Amino acid sequence: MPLHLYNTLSGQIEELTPRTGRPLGIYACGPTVYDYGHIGNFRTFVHVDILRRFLKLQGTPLRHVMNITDVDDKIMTRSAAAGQSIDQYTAKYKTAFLEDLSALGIEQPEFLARATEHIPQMVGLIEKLVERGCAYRGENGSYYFRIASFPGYGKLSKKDLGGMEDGARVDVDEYDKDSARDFALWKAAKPGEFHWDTSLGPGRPGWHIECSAMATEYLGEDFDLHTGGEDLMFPHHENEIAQSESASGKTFARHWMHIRFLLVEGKKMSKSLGNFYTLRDLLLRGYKASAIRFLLTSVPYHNQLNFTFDGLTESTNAVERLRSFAARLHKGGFPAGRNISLFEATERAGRDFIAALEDDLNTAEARAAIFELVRLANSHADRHELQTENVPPILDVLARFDAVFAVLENRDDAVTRLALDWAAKENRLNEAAPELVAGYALSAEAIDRLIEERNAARKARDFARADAIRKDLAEKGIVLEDSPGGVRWRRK
RNA sequence: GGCGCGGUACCCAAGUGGUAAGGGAGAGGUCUGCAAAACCUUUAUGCGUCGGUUCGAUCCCGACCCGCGCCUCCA
Repeated sequence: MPLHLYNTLSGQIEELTPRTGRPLGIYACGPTVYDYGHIGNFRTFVHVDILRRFLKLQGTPLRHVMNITDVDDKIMTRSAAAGQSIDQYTAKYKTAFLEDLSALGIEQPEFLARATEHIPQMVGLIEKLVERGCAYRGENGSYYFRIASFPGYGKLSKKDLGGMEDGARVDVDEYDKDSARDFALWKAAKPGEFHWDTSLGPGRPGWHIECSAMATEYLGEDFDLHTGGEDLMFPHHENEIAQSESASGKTFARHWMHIRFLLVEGKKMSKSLGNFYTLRDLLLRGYKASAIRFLLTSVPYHNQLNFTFDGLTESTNAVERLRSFAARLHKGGFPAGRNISLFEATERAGRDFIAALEDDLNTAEARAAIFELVRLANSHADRHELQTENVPPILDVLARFDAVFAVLENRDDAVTRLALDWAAKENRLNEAAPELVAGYALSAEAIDRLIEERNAARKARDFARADAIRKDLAEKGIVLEDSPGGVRWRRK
């Protein structure tokens, strides 16, 4: 069964399949690089990644494009204030964004499209709209899209145009629009302002036009799926549809997927509420990248997720449990043969996992299928009923799980170390948890030396000394685990 | 005001017209110099309230209460 996804446009769950003979075309609304990405941004990108990875697991060829908006009003204001060109200003955040994607195990799409590298395509599209009478030039030199020319306006967000005219606000800068609802395609430059010189006159693109132009550039005038946060539904995506369909006469994206916002401690994340966190904030507090990723997938994309620090701790433990299970399987030592009931349960778990994701990417149910298998296999192993031939199929299910969820491989220490390096470079180490800084200041060799010292103390039955060493390391976030095979350490 | 979503155990959370997945936490246990880790077992006669439909509702319908999101830059 192929993937079935809720389609905002139709209000129904529909099968998502590419047009015959072509890879599935996905346009994903990406970040505006004016600052570091926050966890709300990454909830969206992680779920698009889940979609992407699941499609790949199913063998669907993909052509996935994500835009990077590297010119907009906020960027202009901030770069000017910093005395930098917009390129200089955005370069840092573009890089940071890509690092953050990698930290969270988010795969890069086939194409990353930067707005500033597609100005000609945008100008071309605007000219086409002018020719078709859907756009006009205002007195100040800006170009606007005439909403009245597009009867389908509102079909995505289910808005009634008539009712919206009332009380619509008119931007003082945009007094020359024919209708208050018309939106800017091209913003004429004010004297001294950064601009491109084009056939439309000096200026910069409006926000919506970049997505229409770049989606068309990479995916054609009609394509399969367009994704984004729920807030983008209106006006951004509605405007994209109006522009694109007016220019091409074709249906723009057939399928629209909107990821719901996450809440933080029950409220919408905002700087004024003090519940605003970037990924880097969380890493510096000592939370692991894998736990953050896992928490972001704990609730299906179509439901609100309430992000809490308790939840982060829970996710840390849940990921640990999965990793311990995988390690137990790899360690082996099972009796020969095959346990039939466990074998069947394994197959069932694999099927349930896939079926859950096929059903509108129900990540919660998919995870439940895996945890059920973990519990069952562990209890079989405890009774010596997990046998050698049970191992490969279970590992296979885990591999499929991880092809989508990507949390089993432990890259957490490396990611945290990068975050600390970044903080040091940015002079922000004071924002990091002190024990984290202390712990990472210890080299692996130094830790090993302390462990040897403790082992010697234990052998001499000097448990006071041994416990003191463990306690000291624990205060630096380093946990020692004694086991028959020796002492292992890990960062908490 | 318009549009929409949700209220399920201590916390998070999935789900179904036929009697409640999963995770975390707590408790008990195995193990252990101590500890940690790991693993096992266990925890909702009930799914916001009140009506209705039904042989039967947490799931369908209606009303109400509560929380939240979008409608403006926002993922």
